[in-house]
Amino acid sequence: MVTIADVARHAGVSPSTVSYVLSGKRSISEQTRLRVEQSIAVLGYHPHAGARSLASSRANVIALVLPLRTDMHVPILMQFATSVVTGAREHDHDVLLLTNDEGPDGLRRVARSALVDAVIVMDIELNDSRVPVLRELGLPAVLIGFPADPAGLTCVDLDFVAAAARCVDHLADLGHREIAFIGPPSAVFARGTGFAQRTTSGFESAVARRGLRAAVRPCDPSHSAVRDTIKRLFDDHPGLTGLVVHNEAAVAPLLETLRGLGRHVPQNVSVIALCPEDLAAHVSPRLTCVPIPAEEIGRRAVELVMGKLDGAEGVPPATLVAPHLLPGESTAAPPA
Amino acid sequence: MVTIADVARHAGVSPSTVSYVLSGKRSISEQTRLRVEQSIAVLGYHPHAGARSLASSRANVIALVLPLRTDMHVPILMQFATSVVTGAREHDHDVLLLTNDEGPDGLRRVARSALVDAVIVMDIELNDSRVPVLRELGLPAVLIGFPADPAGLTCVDLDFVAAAARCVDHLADLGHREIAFIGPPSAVFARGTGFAQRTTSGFESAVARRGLRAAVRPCDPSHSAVRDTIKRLFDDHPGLTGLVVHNEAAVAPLLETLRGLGRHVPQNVSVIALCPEDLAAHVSPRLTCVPIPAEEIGRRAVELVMGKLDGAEGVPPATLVAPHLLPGESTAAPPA
DNA sequence: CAGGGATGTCGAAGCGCTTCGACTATCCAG
DNA sequence: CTGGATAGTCGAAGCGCTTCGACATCCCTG
Repeated sequence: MVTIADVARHAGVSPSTVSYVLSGKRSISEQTRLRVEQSIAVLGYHPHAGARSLASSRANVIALVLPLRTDMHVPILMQFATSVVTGAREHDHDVLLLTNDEGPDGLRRVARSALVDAVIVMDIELNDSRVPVLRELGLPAVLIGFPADPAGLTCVDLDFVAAAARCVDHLADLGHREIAFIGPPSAVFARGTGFAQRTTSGFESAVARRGLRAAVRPCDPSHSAVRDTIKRLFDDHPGLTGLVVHNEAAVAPLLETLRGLGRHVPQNVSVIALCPEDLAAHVSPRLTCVPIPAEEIGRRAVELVMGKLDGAEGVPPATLVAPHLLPGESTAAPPA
Repeated sequence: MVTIADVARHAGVSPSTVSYVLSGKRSISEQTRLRVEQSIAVLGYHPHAGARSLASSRANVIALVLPLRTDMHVPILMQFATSVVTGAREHDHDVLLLTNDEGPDGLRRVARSALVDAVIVMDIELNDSRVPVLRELGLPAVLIGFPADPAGLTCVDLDFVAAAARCVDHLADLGHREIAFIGPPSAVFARGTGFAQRTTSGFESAVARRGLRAAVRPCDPSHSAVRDTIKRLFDDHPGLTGLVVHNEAAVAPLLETLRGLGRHVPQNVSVIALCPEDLAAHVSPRLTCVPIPAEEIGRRAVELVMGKLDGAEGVPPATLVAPHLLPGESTAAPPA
């Protein structure tokens, strides 16, 4: 193994000088710096991560806690992971992958053993058992999602309120006057995944603002449940011309049901979904949607975490990523 | 931070004794061991990962290199990642997530800096640029997939030859006499992803063994390409009653094409796919398939890597995971 | 031309752990 | 009763790095 002493010898300087060249924490003459850098290149030197971590109490590693066993849409998870790894590397950090299997203990372990400097936790629930642990550990953390009490924590997520409003506005702008919201199964509300409430309230206030008539329905993703929900919806609201769907699993059954009922999309009814982009793209007709900007959220999470590690004071406790509408072929003006 | 010295003081022993309790590398009296273990629990001690790595030159971390930017089926990747993390934790190791963005340099970096003790590399191509680096580094490695020259390396993968044969046998057992193989686009062959060749040869030798008439066609995944391929196939082979598909992207277009041609599955033609289980489950009719056993491959990869880390001599250079057939609704006896 | 602030470099102390050799006590065979 | 294993514990030496204080230079100011 090539050590800093080898580099120092090769360059004719002391080890501390090499260290300062590497860290830039003290001024080094141009001449010396070049010589050291050349020796580093020639010898192929890489600082020993453990030694560095021990001496500096900075491991340059962050943990990413993924919910690997949930019903969450997998490609989205992967996008998060990718953007976090990429972002971390840009800040000269690596990423340790943790699953939820270990639960809070896993967090304790990696924190206490100084394996990681900070942690990014995904799939936060309203009453998440990991949140108290994060508070207890005092480990710099960024949550993707919002717990019930985010006090003292740093959270980032899509602005679901604005996202739902964006859907409503899109339909309203096209001329729709009566629309409905097809939400997640009521079980999801109960479980306490915060975004369910947030989209609903975003939908409702936007609807009020635009003066639309509207209905809100939670919906199980099973084919029959979707069929029932839709049928009843049109029975109750014959004038309905637009649907906002926030329920990944229900998208396909929903479209099939509409087809079965002879309601053409978008000629008779417009459909806009709050769902992953790839899902919207893989159905027919291609859905107009407000995608989950996984890549941006991941990047922001890394930036926030790096801000905290640098001791920056200005790290905002809550970051809401603005939604963007991705036009598809499933929305149009309502039938005259 | 709680250090080993704190534990030693609390238990009334020397730090080295605590270390030996932890590692079990020297015999310790029952009495002392219990006292130390209790102190560890009381103080909530976790050894400093960096210090341990420095002193023992074992980081207890393995790297997992994922191809985060390919056309690979994402849920499969996630299954790999999950099983690798879970498996590694069972051996008291953590997993560092690396993407292919950094390429061979990333491997060099984590190896030279002793950030990881070993590496699991996914999505190996026949002529993979990372393979020479692995040889050069002498880092214990397990490849998922086989390069052109696997000499001196440890590889694990699904036994694609046997998998293709399994498909042929299934159709032959049902009574089919004339079948075809719809393979990956010819570009994939050219790119040099080893499994393409292996399934083809597995298909061909099984067909010969069973005395079937057969055709082999590579196929681009576009709708039109699939349509053309299928049409020509049935023109050339009017007696065709079974299809073996090894092309994830072509599955949906293929089924749609058959529907369009009025060939019912499985009444007129049987279809069996070599594809991820979830893909087979999400089309209609549900496909009979030989799934990629991602979970098992990941687990085996971890076991192999741990074997190498323990210096075991008996680590087999090539591990072929046996295929299993998952019955669906897309295969039946051929029409009389 | 003395005094003082930059500027650039070095030496040494330690970060928390593992591990080797040394030491004591105990036990059994000769 | 002695000599030699064996079991159980300790002390100390590092592992490779960062960082603090010290020390030269050099240049500028009064």
